[in-house]
This record gives sequence, structure tokens and C-alpha cells, in this order.
Amino acid sequence: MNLTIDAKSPLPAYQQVIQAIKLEVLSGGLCDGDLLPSIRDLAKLLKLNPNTVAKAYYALEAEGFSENRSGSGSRVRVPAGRRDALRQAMFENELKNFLEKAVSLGFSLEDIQQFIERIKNEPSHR
Amino acid sequence: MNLTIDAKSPLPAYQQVIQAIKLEVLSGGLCDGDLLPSIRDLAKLLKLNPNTVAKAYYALEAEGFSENRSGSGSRVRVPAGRRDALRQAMFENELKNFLEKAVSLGFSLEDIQQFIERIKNEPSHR
DNA sequence: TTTAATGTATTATATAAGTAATACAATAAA
DNA sequence: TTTATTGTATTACTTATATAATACATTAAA
Repeated sequence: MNLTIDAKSPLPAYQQVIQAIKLEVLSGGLCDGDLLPSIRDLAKLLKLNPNTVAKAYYALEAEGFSENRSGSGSRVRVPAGRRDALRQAMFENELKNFLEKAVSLGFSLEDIQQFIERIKNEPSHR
Repeated sequence: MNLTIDAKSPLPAYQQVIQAIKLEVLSGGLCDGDLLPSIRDLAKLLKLNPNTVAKAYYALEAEGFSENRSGSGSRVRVPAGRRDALRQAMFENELKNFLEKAVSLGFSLEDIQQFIERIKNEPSHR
């Protein structure tokens, strides 16, 4: 799992854990039924207290993303159909937020298209 | 000033105030030398405690965005040249963040271009 | 059955964030 | 000079965030 915590971020650590796992599930890196890393393992990996990770896991379960079971771990509970819908919704929401900010900064949709076109032509994308 | 606080946001209120004022300055809604609303007025408008707004103003001054003066208020201190550079930097940073998330969600640059093209053709944009 | 790993729960402590009520000093205008 | 408004500062309190050290019950495997 590609997951790091930015201590300088204004987002609380447990919120960062929630977002990162959601992203991992929606991108297909974690599938329905997959086992999440144990609370203790992830805490050690991220250098967080186990309680902080547990808080994130509890929130994920409350949102219906996973199911926690003492002794056997936490498993993703997002069927492929629901995942695809959530993936699409999150993308459109991120796009909407970005466009709002970009437009209020004075950039037009055409400006943005030009930037993306430029990125496509960068060596790093060939 | 177009400014609202989302109480449900994981971002602390004073951070939201900072971001909103920065955006207002970078978009040109507030110019170098312009007077910010008084701490008390803005607190009343946003239904926040004056101390919370004062904290945001203090941070903005520390970042060199504004200058606070007892008795006469807080004034924007961002010359046009610096503003334009910051505006460009913020846009590119927001674009980078969005593209990162979108790509990790499995969307290609072409997908994004298609979405933007679709938005351009929406009635709300004609 | 034993053992180890799991999520869960509890208690304590520390710091950050936010609210609240005041008071103070500087400024600008009447 | 007086008055009102400004940013600033202080104190107190509450809640959220995070760490720390344990303990407990459940599960799965040895």
C-alpha cells in the first residue's frame, strides 16, 4: 500500500488514513474481501499510535467501507459495482472542486485544456 | 467577499479563513493595499469567534500576505507581480494535486480532457 | 489446548483548536 | 479632546487530536 502521512498537513492523521484507504479501494488496489493491514502493523509503518489507526478503521467501518472482526482483521466491503459508482462520484467531485478553484483564480476551461495538453507532450509522459 | 465556513470540513475554521482570503487576493478580488474586513465584522459574518479570525489574520501577516495595524485595520500586502507569480504557482499546484488523484483513480489525461470538453458544451456554460 | 495475532476498550496525559468574555493600546474621525 | 473602531493580549473553559500503556475477547493456526 502506497501510504504516507504528512505531519505538516492541516488534515488530522486519522483523516489522512481514511482518505488514503478509500483511494486505495476506489482505485482497485484493494478489492472487496481483501484484508487491510492490521491496526498495529499500519501504525508501525506510518509511525502513528495504534489508537489513531483504530480510529480511522472504525470510521471506515461506520461508512460501510470495511468490516472489522476481532481476531481475524479488517476486510474491505465494497462490491465492484458500488466501487465503480463511488470512483466516478469521487472523480467528478474532485474535478468540480478543482475547476471551481481554477476558475476563481481566473483560469478558463481552455487554459486548463492547454495545460493538460502541454503535460501530455512532456517527456515524462512519453 | 464570497466566504463561507464549512463546519463539517475536516479543515479547521481558521485554516479555511486563511485559504479563502488567499484565494481572494490571488484572484484579484482583493488588491495590494485593500482593507480586509475587520476581525469583529468577519467573525460576525462567518459566525466564528473573533479569536478564531484573529488567528487567521495573524497567520496571513506572518506569511507576508497582509499587514495588521491596531486602530486602522488589516491591509493586503501583495504587489501585483508577486500576486501573479503566486496565482500561477497555486494553479499549477492545484492542477498537479488533482491530476495525481485522478490518475490514481484510473482516469487518463484524455478522460479528463473529455470531461472538460463535455462541461464546455453544457447549457450552463453557454 | 495453547499460542499468537486480531480488533476493541479503558485510562491517562499532552497539545491543538475553538469559544467566550474582557481588557488594553493604537488609530482615525468627530 | 473625545469617541468609536481597530488589532492585540489575557484568562478560562471545552472539545478534538494524538500518544501511551494496558487489558480484554475473539479468531485462527500450531
